[in-house]
Parts: sequence; C-alpha cells; structure tokens
Amino acid sequence: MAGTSRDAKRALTAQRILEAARQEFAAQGFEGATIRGIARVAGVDPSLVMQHYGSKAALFHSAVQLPVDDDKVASEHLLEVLTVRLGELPPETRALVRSMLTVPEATESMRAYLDERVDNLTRSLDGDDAQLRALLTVSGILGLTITQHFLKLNAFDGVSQEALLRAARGWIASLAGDEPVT
Amino acid sequence: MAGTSRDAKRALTAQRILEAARQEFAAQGFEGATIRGIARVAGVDPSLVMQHYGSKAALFHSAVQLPVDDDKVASEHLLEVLTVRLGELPPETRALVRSMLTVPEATESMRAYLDERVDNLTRSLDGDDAQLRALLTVSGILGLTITQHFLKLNAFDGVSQEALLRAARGWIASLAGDEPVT
DNA sequence: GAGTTCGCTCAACCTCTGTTGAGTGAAGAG
DNA sequence: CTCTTCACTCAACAGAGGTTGAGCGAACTC
Repeated sequence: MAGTSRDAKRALTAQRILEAARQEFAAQGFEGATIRGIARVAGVDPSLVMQHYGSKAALFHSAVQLPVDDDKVASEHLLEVLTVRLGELPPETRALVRSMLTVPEATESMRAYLDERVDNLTRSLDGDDAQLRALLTVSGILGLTITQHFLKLNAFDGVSQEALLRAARGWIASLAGDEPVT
Repeated sequence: MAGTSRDAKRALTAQRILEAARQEFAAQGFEGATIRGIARVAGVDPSLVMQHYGSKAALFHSAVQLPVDDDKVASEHLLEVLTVRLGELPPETRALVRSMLTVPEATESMRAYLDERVDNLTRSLDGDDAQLRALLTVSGILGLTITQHFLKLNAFDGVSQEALLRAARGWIASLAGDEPVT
C-alpha cells in the first residue's frame, strides 16, 4: 500500500477526467467539446476517457449531474439568488445550462430541475395564483443567470453586486407577497 | 419573360434555402443542423447551398438576422410580452435563441440585442435604479421565453394564456412603477 | 438556329471526431 | 524471482459533414 494502490490511482484519474470534462463542457457545450480536448486537459490519452466512461454521451451525463440539492423545504429561492450573486457558477451547472438549448438530455434534465423548483416554490406560496408567481420567479432567476453569466449584458457592469442582490430579493418578495400579481 | 426569369428563379431558390436553414437552425441549433439536411428540406443539392451563401457560418448569419425592430420609442416591452403570448416564435428568433449559449456569434448578437433593449427601457423609466429595473424586466422576459418555448416547463400547461399575459403585464408594471424595487 | 451563359447536380476530397483493439510496462500475487 | 493483472498509450478505423470543381441541360442572346 505505497500511498496509492492501483484502484485508487485509477479512481483519481477518473476524477481528473471528470473535472476536465466539466470544464470543457462548461466552456464549449456538448457538441463543441471533444474527447480529445478533454483528454488533453486531463493530461491523458483520448482512449482512456472511453475506457472510463464508455462514450461521450455517458461522460456528459456524469459531468452534468448537479449535486442533489434536495427538496430542502421551499425557501430555496434565496439559495438561487445566491447563485445569481456568485461571481461564478460551478462548472457542472455551467455545463448543463450551456447545453440546455441544444442537447435533448440537457433540456430534459433542466426541465425536470426547474419543474421541481416551481412545484416546491408553489407549495410555499399562498393564493390561487401561487403557481403562476412561482413560475415567474423561477423563470426570472433563470433569465438573470443567463444574461449575467452567459450573455454578460453590459448593464451588469453598471450595478453593484449588492444593488443587484437587493433588487432581486425585493422583486422576489413582491412575487411571494400576499398581493396578487395582477 | 415567361413568368420567372433566371435571376428571379435563383432568388426564389435562395429564399427557399434560407427558410429551410431557419427551420433547421431553429430546430437543431447551429452545430446540430447540417448543410445536407438544410438542402434536403429545401429540395436542393447541398453544393447549391454553398454557392448561394458561401459557408455554413455565412448562411447562419443570414438566417438569424432579426427584422430590425428598430428603436420604436421604449414601450416595446409590451411588444415583447406579445412574444411571450404567442404560441410560437418566428423561426429566425428560435434559431438565434437556440444557439445563443453555444455559438459565439449568436451570443454576441443576442447580447447586442438585449443590451439595446435594456438601454431603451432604462431611458423610459424614472428613478435612479431605472437601469436595474430594466435589466430585471428584460432578463425576466428572456427567462419566460426560454422556459416556455424551449424547456416547456410543466407549469405552463396549468395556466391559461390570459392569466400568464395578465401576470406578466402586472409584473412588468410593478417594475416600471414609481416605487423602487427595494 | 448556333453559341453562350448560368442554375443546378454529381462525385469526390479532406478534416475532424467518436470509437476500438492491440500492445506495454509497471504494480501486485505467489 | 516469476507470472499475472491492469492502467494506460498507440495507431488505426469509420462515419459525418463542410467544402470544392467538373459537368449537364435549359434559358437567354444574337
């Protein structure tokens, strides 16, 4: 047991490949990223990537699994706003979002994720239009994520993180409030 | 002049190719769509596509040009909401949005478009946080467009078009109103 | 009617990329 | 020390897809 056994080393390599994959998928999307490119980043032969994950699709599947952020009740909107606040998104999230418009599996994955978000939030709201307001909230957060982290709209340069966070919070609160959105 | 001259026929074919391209780019994205596929839809040989548009990138560029919806003052948010209301998006818009996360040119095009939207809307709003509210509005509309037309969230099945439109309008009004978003 | 001009098709090229099968050399078992 | 196992590399295949150049036939010119 000289530090790292064979299996341990193998597992470590697998991890390195996975991280390289997340990086590449996040930066280039599923189609743009290549097995060769991922292998290069991981410092490894392309065929080894296949031996570890079987196929590009399977690797993508593994790379894109978000940490199950569970159904920790329903006040997860704040958690989401946190995402908006962060200067950077975790690679697996970026990878998933990046490909969600072009790769069916990513679309479906994102859809399931957001559907659940809407459901959770709906349950935590009052009023008959609860679902509608939850939908607006979740859609809005997705919109902010995209315009900030992927399109990088100019307007984000003009606003401080605090102002943005405060505004987003207020806006969400207005949707969560008692007054109907009408 | 037997109805269609040579040039006219050529122009017509070019148009047919362009429409096929929009369709394919809208459905598959830039990388997913193929010259061969576009040619097949247009009922034409792949090489003809090249002769007309020079390259796949150039064809995409042509296919993705949104009708210059000008700077018709600033009340264009309603116009955007109209987009939200419509059951379907025009192919060139779908094509642009579909590829905006994976194709640099599409990203840049979308960025320029939304930047201008934010600027216009900012000018039409009062208050020192006008830009922030404009940003939230534009991001929110983009989010709705994506969740409705691309991700097809379940929640959209549960709400009527009218309710959605009314809510979106009310929500935009709340951002456009005098009370700061805080 | 003869010659010329294109709009369009055919066949091929070439690169990129996912994927595979045969090794190779070092780590572990006996 | 010997044999086996296995993480990893090398070289190659196969298919897809963008792109190109030659050619054909109908439309236009004179």
